[in-house]
Amino acid sequence: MNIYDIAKLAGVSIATVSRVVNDSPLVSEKTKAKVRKVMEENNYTPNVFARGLGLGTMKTIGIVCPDVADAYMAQGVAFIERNLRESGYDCILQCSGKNPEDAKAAVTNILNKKIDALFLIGSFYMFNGDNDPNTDYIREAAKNVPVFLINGYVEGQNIYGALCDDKAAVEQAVNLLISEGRKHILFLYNTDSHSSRLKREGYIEALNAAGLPVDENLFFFARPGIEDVKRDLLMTCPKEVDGIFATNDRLAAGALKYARETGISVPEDLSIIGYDNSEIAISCEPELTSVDSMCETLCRINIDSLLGLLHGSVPDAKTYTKGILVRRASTKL
Amino acid sequence: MNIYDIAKLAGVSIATVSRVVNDSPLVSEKTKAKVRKVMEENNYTPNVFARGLGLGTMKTIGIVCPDVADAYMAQGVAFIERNLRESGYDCILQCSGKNPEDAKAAVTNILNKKIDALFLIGSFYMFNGDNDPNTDYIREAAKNVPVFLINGYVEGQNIYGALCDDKAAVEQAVNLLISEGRKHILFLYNTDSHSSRLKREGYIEALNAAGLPVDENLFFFARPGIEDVKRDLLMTCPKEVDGIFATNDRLAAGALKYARETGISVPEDLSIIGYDNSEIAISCEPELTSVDSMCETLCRINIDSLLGLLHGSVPDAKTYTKGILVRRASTKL
DNA sequence: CTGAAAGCGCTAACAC
DNA sequence: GTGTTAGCGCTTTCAG
Repeated sequence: MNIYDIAKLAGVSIATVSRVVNDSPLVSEKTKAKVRKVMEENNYTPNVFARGLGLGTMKTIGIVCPDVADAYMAQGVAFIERNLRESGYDCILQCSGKNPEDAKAAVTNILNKKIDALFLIGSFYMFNGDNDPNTDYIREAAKNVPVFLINGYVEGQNIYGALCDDKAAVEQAVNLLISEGRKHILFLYNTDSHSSRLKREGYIEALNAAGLPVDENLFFFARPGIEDVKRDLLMTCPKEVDGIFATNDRLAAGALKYARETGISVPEDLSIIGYDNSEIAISCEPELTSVDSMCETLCRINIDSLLGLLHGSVPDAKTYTKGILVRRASTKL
Repeated sequence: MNIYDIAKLAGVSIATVSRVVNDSPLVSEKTKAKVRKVMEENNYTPNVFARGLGLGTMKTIGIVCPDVADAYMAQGVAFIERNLRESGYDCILQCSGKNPEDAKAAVTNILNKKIDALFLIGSFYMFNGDNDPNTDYIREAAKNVPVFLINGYVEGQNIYGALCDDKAAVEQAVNLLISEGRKHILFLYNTDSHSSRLKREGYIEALNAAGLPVDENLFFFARPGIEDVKRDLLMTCPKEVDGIFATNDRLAAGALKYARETGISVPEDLSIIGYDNSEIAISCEPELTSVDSMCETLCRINIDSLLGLLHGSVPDAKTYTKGILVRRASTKL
């Protein structure tokens, strides 16, 4: 059932049918009604490919993220999907994994789908930062469609970022530990992403500001996975540690397991702070103090202005959030 | 830059360019090389809309799920996306929410995108079961494209389901509680989905088999959210309860919080079992015994046979998994 | 207000 | 092996 069939059945030309489909004001209400009736009776829907070919767009947006199975990213994907769908956009999702080459390939691939905008979820895509030449692929992509980085930013035309000031957020978190009197604070991490580096900077800054020494031995790289983290800490966690800042809740949960296994009580003898404010943080016992970044970031995204962009106007290139420290029982309240 | 431009630059016809793009054996290696060179120099990629219009497909599959932000579903989405992408399919994702009308609308909408197959994630889409007339929308959809239900099944041509035998899995779980000597086992739930009903059946079956009474007061409906569950239980949990089966880990985590708040020790005085075997289960203290269903279900999906379907052959209509009971410290080991 | 007709860029018969 | 050409189904001038 195509536009010709409808035209024939309704006794009008295809041009008129097309106009009705697009609700053009140039058609009399009478013919509109007539044509609509025929369309409904045959439950006709226009062919999206033909439409796409003519208009150059199918009203889809592309979302690329390292892995939707990760709660943090899923949250971002869900947010974008929900909001853009409300405005009639469909979403093509692509999980790229965490290899830079794969990231570039994913972007190239999804651009071929002639999407109307590209969303990259997570700081991973900015690699080593705003001006890392490796992020040229983003600038390249932005020549075709507006690119929105969720929790990321790179310099360039037609590129927009909404992100959490990870450095400041971590400073805040580590300051809390320091204010509790912690002297040997472990920095627990498991990736070398840009975001991870910012967190490290925040950690160092806070120590410096408090006049505490920055001890190389207090940077602890652990394998991912709660159980793994526990084991890694059991093996080599310096005994003097009395505070832990973890770059995500999973790591923090592992630290908690470690503490329990060794009989260290939290928060009395050891304070622990996580990051992401995920369900893990609330499941733990004691519950984890954690930094909420994604949720905060998403709240600040002005969807209207993004849509404005898709329709002509321009949003702020860079939206910053501070990240909120949610205090719970894993630190002294 | 379109096929005409490339043809002109390469000094061949558009048919030849098309053949090269599709790697037809009917072109000499020489011209292939020549054309490829021009394509690369101009980094030409064929227009997917035009292609779709001609072929009637753009090699995309549709995934509909209630909410990707839910870890359980995200796991399913990630699995489908990854595997189908390996075979060159792109994924259109749509989160439908948990309203039946919205579910139908989502399916209708995504079908308009002329996807090559539809995946529905979660038992929600089967409403009250295989033969619920409300699931006609699935049979309707299946007239256009093969429909795959992940953790669901409805009767019908061109419909394929992979699912966990929730009833058997819960029986197994409740049997464990009974074998520990628990006499007053709470059934903790928060939805009335089909899957939830199956779990309830499994619970009842296990009690019956053990000659234990089925007590109406032991069916406990809680609000979602760990904190909410705790509060709800604090208000009205029957005092004699010595075992809890929860239909998901979030609820189980809430039960654990409740136990801690009231000084009930787990698993000594109260055993708790969750469902989904999520990260929550491992974050809890003590860690939750839980049923792994999705992961098991996904493992059983024979992607090759699904792809076979997309290319002609036919997979099993229904693939059953048992669900694995992963025992941890929230029950006596 | 409505219709005729020219694309949009590609695939696949069909010729050569 | 390669080229010609007729669609695929829709949008959009341009006439009327």
